[in-house]
Amino acid sequence: MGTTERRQREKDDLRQLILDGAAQVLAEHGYEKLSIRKVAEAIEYSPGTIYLYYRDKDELMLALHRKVFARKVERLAPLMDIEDPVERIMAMGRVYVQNAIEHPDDYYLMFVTRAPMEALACQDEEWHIGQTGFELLVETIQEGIDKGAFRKDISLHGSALMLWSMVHGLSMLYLSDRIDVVQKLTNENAAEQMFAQIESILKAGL
Amino acid sequence: MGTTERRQREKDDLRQLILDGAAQVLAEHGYEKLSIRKVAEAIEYSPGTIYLYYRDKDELMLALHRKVFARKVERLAPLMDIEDPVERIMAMGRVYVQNAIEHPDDYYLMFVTRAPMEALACQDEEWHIGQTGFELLVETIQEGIDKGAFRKDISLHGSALMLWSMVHGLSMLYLSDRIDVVQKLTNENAAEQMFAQIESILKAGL
DNA sequence: TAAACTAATGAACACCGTTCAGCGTTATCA
DNA sequence: TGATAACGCTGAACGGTGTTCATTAGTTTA
Repeated sequence: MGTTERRQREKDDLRQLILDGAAQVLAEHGYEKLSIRKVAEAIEYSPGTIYLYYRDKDELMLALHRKVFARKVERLAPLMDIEDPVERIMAMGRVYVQNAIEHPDDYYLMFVTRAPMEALACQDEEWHIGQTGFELLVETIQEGIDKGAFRKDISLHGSALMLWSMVHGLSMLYLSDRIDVVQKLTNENAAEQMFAQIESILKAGL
Repeated sequence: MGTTERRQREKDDLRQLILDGAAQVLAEHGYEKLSIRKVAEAIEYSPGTIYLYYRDKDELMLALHRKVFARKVERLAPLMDIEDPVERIMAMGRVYVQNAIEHPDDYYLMFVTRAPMEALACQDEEWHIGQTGFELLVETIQEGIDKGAFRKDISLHGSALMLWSMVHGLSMLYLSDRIDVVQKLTNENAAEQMFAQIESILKAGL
């Protein structure tokens, strides 16, 4: 009697369909206009149905958060093949900011909105993929120390946090239009000069 | 015949009253729950009235943005008295992040939400106080160069943007709860170590 | 076939920003 | 002084949001 199994499969399917619908709405309308009702309309179900598969919008946003994150990580994995730690860090930073600017809605979901983090806290889980990502940065710095590129006495996590803060901060200044005040003060590309400055700091041993 | 003058005064008064009401709602309910209707209720007027004094919510947010910004600048002005450029930069950074963590709603309005920037663009004005704030950082770096603390060949705006990005990024990681992944990986205070790292970079001449 | 269970609905609730016809009040002018 | 024009404000209405729940339609079980 495979009825219960089929039932479960159908339930999983619809849960997935809702998630796909959410991804579609995110891509078409952006994060700010992503609503339960739009998702329901996209998959031709009633808004109430979504609540039979996700406790609330936050939980759906958490699922979407994981989906988008997995997609991005996949695309950025090749960066770890870069041999030189300094070069790898620079490439990571450039790709990070570029992605934020080119896909602001994805970035907003991944690194800005509190919804997924609150859903995570609700079912007291950890943001594993986030930890993994940060650890890639930590490991690269460790590699730099081992290879003699960075000083031995630097704080691993302090340095990694500094680098993450830099690129995250720059990305946020773009997304919130605050970067304009900098751009209006100089004819040169301040962001490019910032990266050059970072590179020189890294090459000096951090 | 002072009727028109009195009319104008009353108009200014109500415009100010609405702004004060918005500030009150921001302080009591936070940025996310700040609504036109709540502001109207706070000052005991109809929601429609607000639209006779502000074109839309964005314009009110711009006015509130200016009000909050002015208040903060006032409080942080004394930092410019610090003689040593490196010390001054460190103090600016620490105060910046501390303010973000202690007053997240103010910070959100000042540096995250697009509403004030969009209202600004609407009446094509500039974010003057933002420019002034950034220039304080630029001037401090210039002072560091003049005093021999920093190398002469660094990019002024690139360096200033890097420093702003660092503290803004760190602040945002706190506000969005993303900092947790870092805190769970180390027993030490990563943010404090990040500041220590920044200080050592500054002292090395940037 | 009847009863039990399940899945989906969509109306309802309390919010949101925004608009606008209508209504008192106030000022102006004959 | 009385009629008229201008002004200031209202609150209902529109379309949107997240969320809940009684009801309905369909399926499975006994």
